[in-house]
Amino acid sequence: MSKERNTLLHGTLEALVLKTLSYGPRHGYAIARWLEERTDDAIQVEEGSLYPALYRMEERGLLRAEWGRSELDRRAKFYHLTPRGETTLREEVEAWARFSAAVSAVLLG
Amino acid sequence: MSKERNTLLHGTLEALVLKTLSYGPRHGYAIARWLEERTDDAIQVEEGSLYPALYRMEERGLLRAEWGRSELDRRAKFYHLTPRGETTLREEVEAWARFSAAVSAVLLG
DNA sequence: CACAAATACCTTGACCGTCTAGGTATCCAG
DNA sequence: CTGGATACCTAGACGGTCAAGGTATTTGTG
Repeated sequence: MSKERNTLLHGTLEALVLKTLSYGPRHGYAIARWLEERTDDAIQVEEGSLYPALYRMEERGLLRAEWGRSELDRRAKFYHLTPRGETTLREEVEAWARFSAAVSAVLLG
Repeated sequence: MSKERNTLLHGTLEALVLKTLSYGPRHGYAIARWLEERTDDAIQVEEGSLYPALYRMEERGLLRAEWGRSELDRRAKFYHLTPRGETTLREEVEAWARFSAAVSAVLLG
């Protein structure tokens, strides 16, 4: 039961959210659940990290939000990518690819 | 010439330093140069990040330091791994492997 | 000789993203 | 009626990285 500080997440959460939304609009809670499920809980998305991240991205024009109704018919805020968000996603995927390849080359080499 | 904020480095610098030292003792400046060369500058190691990181790790008992002479015969502080440092290296490599696989699965999937 | 650049170390404070730990409200199951 | 899941929000702490300064020595250049 190690502490497993999640300092690694730093900087990647934004790209992960953008990628999640590239499949279509989703509300915040669903984004978190989807990422956790998709990664078998290797990535844990804390709400205290997620919501502020969503606001930052909306403010930067990467996302737009609309209130709606969830699958369970609860009020929920749906986010979707803007064109700028799509561009940023591409850039960040590229940056991740470079960076992770470099780190892996060192650590796993 | 994008700004390329290095927020991704967060949390990996420690593992990168540990790995570098697993090949044998090195002084701080040499660790930075080695990592940059090894990764074709994909990873840039700022001294303002490196030296504090070295102190933190020494304090946690992952490294031990000794003053000596560099290849160019200048005074330099050589760091080497402690047994605890070796253990931590293994754990952090494992954590990186898990995490990066999860992120890559999402971003590159 | 003067000066820049490289080597090698160190430090301060700002910055900023994540986390902890709270909170609200609704709905369903037991 | 109680607990847990859904769904949102926030304040403040935390902590690692970075920018920008600094010292001292050596080597190379004009």
